[in-house]
Amino acid sequence: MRASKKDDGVDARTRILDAAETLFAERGYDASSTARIARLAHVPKGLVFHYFPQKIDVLVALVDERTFIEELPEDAVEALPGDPAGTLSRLARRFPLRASPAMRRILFREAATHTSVGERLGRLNSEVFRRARRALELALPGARGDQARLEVAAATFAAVLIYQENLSQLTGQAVDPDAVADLIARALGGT
Amino acid sequence: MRASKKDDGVDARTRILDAAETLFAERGYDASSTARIARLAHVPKGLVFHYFPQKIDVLVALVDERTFIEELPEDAVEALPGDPAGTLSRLARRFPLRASPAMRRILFREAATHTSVGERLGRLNSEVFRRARRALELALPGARGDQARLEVAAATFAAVLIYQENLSQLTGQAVDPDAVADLIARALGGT
Amino acid sequence: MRASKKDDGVDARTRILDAAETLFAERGYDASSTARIARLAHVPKGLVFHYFPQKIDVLVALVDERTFIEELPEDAVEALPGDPAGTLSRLARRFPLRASPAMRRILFREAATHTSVGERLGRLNSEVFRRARRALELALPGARGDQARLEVAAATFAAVLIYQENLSQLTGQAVDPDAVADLIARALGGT
Amino acid sequence: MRASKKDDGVDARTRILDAAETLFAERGYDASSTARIARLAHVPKGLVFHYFPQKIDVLVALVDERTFIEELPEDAVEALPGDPAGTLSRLARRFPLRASPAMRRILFREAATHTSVGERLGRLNSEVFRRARRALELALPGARGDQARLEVAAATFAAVLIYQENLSQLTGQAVDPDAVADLIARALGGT
DNA sequence: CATGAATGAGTATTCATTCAT
DNA sequence: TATGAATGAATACTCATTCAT
Repeated sequence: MRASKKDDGVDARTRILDAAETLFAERGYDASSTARIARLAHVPKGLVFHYFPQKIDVLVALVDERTFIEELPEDAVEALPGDPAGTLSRLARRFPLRASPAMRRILFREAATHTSVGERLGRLNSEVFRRARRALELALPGARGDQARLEVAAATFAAVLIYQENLSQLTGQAVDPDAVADLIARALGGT
Repeated sequence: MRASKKDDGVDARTRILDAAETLFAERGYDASSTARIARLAHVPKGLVFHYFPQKIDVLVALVDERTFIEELPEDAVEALPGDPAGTLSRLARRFPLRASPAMRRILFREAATHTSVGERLGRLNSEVFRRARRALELALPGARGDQARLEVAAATFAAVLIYQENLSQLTGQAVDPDAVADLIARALGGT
Repeated sequence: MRASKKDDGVDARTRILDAAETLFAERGYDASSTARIARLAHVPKGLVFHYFPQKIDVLVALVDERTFIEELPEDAVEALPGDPAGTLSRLARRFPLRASPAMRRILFREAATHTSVGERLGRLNSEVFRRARRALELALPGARGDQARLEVAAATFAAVLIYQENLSQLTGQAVDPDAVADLIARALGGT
Repeated sequence: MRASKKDDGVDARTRILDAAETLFAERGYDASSTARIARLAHVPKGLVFHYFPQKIDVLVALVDERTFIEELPEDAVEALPGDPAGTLSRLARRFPLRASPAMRRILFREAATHTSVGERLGRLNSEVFRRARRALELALPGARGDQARLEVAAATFAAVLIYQENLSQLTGQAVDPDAVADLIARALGGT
């Protein structure tokens, strides 16, 4: 059995990552000491370094293991030709970025200063963008509107999708993906 | 003369803020030590604390003094009735948020962890949103499209405007405000 | 073995307390830097904070662990009825306050500025006073002299006992507890 | 006129000493920064060093100028032969040590660590002792009790007199000089 | 595997003191 | 005589990391 220790039957490594996720999201990577992570995880200080030789490895593991895009088949969104708004909405709901709100905060905050995080965020964004574009292409078979416009639409939608939570946390103003999906669909003349 | 000292004829306080802006943007607030700021500013360590009793005061001063919305008259954007795309584009160009790229990075990065920064970002975002909405109202006198849609359009445009630089830095994908302006105008039926 | 390290086979925590006791007594708490304590204790600076998270905790530990009144049975002083002078002298010799001269200096010097030290000193003084009073009561069974006078006598004796060393250090004038015991005995008519 | 400045018509030097007296008594010499003294005195930081080239000079001036023994004639206490208790009580009331409670705290606290303060305290104590002895000699003309006992009595009384305030502040137990005077008189057989 | 004592470089901050004005 | 910017050494405290057990 993995869980040979206390604390919810969750093994030490997982508890360390849980604690780090919480703290990194709350106060940032730099402001979260390994000692505090260990304390929150209910593990001795030394054990953190047993699993993660360097502090940065905790962040890397977090990003590696806790943010990813599900491997859906290309057409999984069931794009409905003629219904770009619905298609985008469905994409938003089946949202391919699996990451807790905490992980998103970490992703955005540390992206600028830690290249590995930045790269991951770039890849996630590209993937969401690619899917949005593909979904729009399928939903608008007649290719009404040129390709450039479609790309702008996909980029805008991807930005809103990925950033929405951050946006509302930081600015206090919520943006509803469905409403944006509708807006974009109108722009592309899909209604 | 104010600037009786070395270094570009700029006084010490300003040099400290300059250095802090650079470093905070590059590596984040926590990772920028006051000693490094002082070194980059060519001032002795102690002087930083003469002007800013606490390190956080440097960040606060930066946000207070180096990010603001110009007090333009409400109609300064010269909204052209019937031309929402052009109106938004002009708004983007006369962009009311005066903040260096560095200050924007600082704003987003520290917003989540330092309330004063978060508040400022929230206020800036509201202001940009308000202006975008107002511009759209003027550009679409017939009020085609309901108010809700107009708000979504304004919020989306504000998000793109404020985040654009961050977005491209973080995701590696540039979003052109003009293209988004055009997209939004189409959605509102303004073309 | 506890003491697996260098320096007299005494463990690091004890060496830190020893060093602090010496320095606090010599130059006062404020004037004794943690760095100097560490140096004198032959431990790295960081270790001081491993055992004592704050500098003040060193002082508190010192007072907690190195000043106390032995738990003697109430009648341990073997008061001799009719011999108050001898009784007080014996009390002075079996003095119940176990504290090095250094600890006493620390106690008096920091009492005014650190409440925890002040409280401890207050408690120690009360205890010595209580014992002196009890000893006098036992030595003067006929209760010659009223209770008020007896209390003054006990308080005076306690003050001399507790302060004696400090008094002679500070004023250069020694006060002999035995002589004071004799004086007090005469005042109470015990001879 | 001395008082050319604000603040109660008291000149800057006096205000600095007042502030220092307050702060040194409250928190000790080391813990009172010159900047804080200046602030409390409502003078600019630089002015402190104008009057007192070094910080220690403030303490020295305080002790020099604010603790002294009045130059009373030797027999000023009007010793009443046959009434040692009354004589000591009168001595206590005409107490020759002129020093505010604050100055006494400073005197005792810094005596151990600053030789000049220590010396002053030693001299003050000697003087009080000398006067107490002289008063007792005059009050007990028959020289009842030997000289040694008389000295112990004088020393005890001097200690109580000088320390009384400190004692009660530190230990929470008040000692009444009059009661001690009575006690000592009884010991010397003066009643 | 697990643990916590040990290490020392680094951090924010304080402070007495100087000095040009 | 008055002033506050300037200086840099010193201070309490933090922290990632190592390692003997």
